[in-house]
Amino acid sequence: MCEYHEGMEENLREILMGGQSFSWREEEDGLFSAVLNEHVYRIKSIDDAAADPFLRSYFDLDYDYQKARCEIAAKDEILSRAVESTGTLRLLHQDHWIATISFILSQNNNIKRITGLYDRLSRRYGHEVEPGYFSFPSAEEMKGTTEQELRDLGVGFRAPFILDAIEKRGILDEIDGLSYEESEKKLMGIKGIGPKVASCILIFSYQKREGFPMDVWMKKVMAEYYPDKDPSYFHPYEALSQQYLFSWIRSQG
DNA sequence: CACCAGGCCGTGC
DNA sequence: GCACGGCATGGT
Repeated sequence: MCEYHEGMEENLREILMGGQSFSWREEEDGLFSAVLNEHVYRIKSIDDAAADPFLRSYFDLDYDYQKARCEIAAKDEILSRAVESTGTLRLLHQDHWIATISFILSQNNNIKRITGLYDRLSRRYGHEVEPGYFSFPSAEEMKGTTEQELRDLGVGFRAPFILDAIEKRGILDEIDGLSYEESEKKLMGIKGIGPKVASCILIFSYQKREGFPMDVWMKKVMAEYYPDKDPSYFHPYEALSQQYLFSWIRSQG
């Protein structure tokens, strides 16, 4: 019923730079690099991840994204267009703490500036894994910072949110096994985490695929193309459908 | 000068 | 429960 599209490769740039992670940089030689797990990883395609246990998990290689892509495209005309407009997308399996701070930074912000703030936090509080490559700081490494110090780095009104996340870091270890609603409620106990930020953390770090981040772009998509629908319409591919629609609408300008 | 960006918080009703 | 303004910063 759903024919596989041979040769439809991953859109690595969209997966890594499209707003679900802020850890990756595109180097001049075309490689993508990131400091994760105390290593500098450099890859040019998803295939490079297959042999490495950490990257296997990070790129969710044991999930059938071709099948999902196919079934999403078959759902309706808009999704078909969204899926056909890009290569195959994936949902990353990121570190809980990194995802939490990343998406706290993301509120009322743009991807370029979020990436810049991520870098500044890494250089200020992280440690140098290779010359010029800094890890994103752990909560422990950030402990002792102040609101003023964070504001001086440019995080603005998000400074107290980051302080609260440092304080409540333990919450992130209590999420696994909970329902989506329970997980969301726990995360929203941290200041600066509302429904949208929580959904991003739950999808991109806890593999809760029923999340459906409603940012300003997706509100436009829903209002224009799905006025009488809600996220459950996309079940069981809520998160991945959202990712395709988000990528598509953003590429439209 | 406006207005916007992968929103959330506090207040008021 | 919902509507509204404020919020740091940098880009267009």
